[in-house]
Amino acid sequence: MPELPEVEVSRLGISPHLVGRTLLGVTARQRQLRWLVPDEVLAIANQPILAVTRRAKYLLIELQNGSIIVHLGMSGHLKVVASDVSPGKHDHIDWCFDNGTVLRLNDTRRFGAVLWQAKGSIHPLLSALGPEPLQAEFTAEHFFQQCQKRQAPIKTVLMDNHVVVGVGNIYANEALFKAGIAPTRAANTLTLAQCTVLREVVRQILAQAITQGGTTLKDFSQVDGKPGYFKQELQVYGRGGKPCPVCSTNLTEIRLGQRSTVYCHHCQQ
DNA sequence: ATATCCACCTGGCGGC
DNA sequence: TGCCGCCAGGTGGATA
Repeated sequence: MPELPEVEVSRLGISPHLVGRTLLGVTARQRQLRWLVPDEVLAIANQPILAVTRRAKYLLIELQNGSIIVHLGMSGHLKVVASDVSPGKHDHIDWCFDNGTVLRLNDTRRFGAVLWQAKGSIHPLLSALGPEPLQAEFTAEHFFQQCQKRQAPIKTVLMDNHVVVGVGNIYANEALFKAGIAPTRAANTLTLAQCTVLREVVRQILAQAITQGGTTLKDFSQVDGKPGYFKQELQVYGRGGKPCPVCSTNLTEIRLGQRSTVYCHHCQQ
């Protein structure tokens, strides 16, 4: 499902509807997501929304005494609807606001999560995350040092949240193609120059995907229901066996860490 | 610590 | 049309 761009697009979409509003209460039709939605979230009543922020692929709806953590998993998405709109299949959680609108979480596969982080504490899931790819803290030097320690394939390392957060399967494939680096390369064989290029490409692709509303494959949509438009920019993801857009060699598709991996064995070394 | 594999869950698709 | 196996944007946890 959503990678960092799709989560950021969701954040940008819901934030104007939430910030400054008062959250009246929460309804859970299905409490069992990846984890059980905790009592603290269900007990929220009459709390102003201070901000909607993001860390990695986690959305944080900030209240005075803590934050609601929302993760979209593979198939989750958020929409804002009028409170008289009846919930559909897989519409699991509603947050009801004082202006008659509802923030509604739909998650077919229920790999997503809704959790609670008390003010002043950091949820364990957020405590060991690596740097944000679009922030300055994600430096080429840090990335290179992490790669030096690892002999796993570079694609696996790029998708490791301890190294850098937010890079999922689509954008890992795309970034490695644009950087001209084979996904199978042991991470510790990359030069500093290659890590520098890869870092820059990751940042460009994620930023571009955000401006285009993310990538819609099947169930992702923006909060207004429109699809993301980055799909048309994809060079290799989902194109195994088809010609490389640069050299026309048929793209190779393999599995790395149980994830579909597509690359051009001619352009990527 | 690192690397690998499995698990969670639903639905869509291709093949027979 | 039906059934079956495989695939899907994530990631924590068990294992060696």
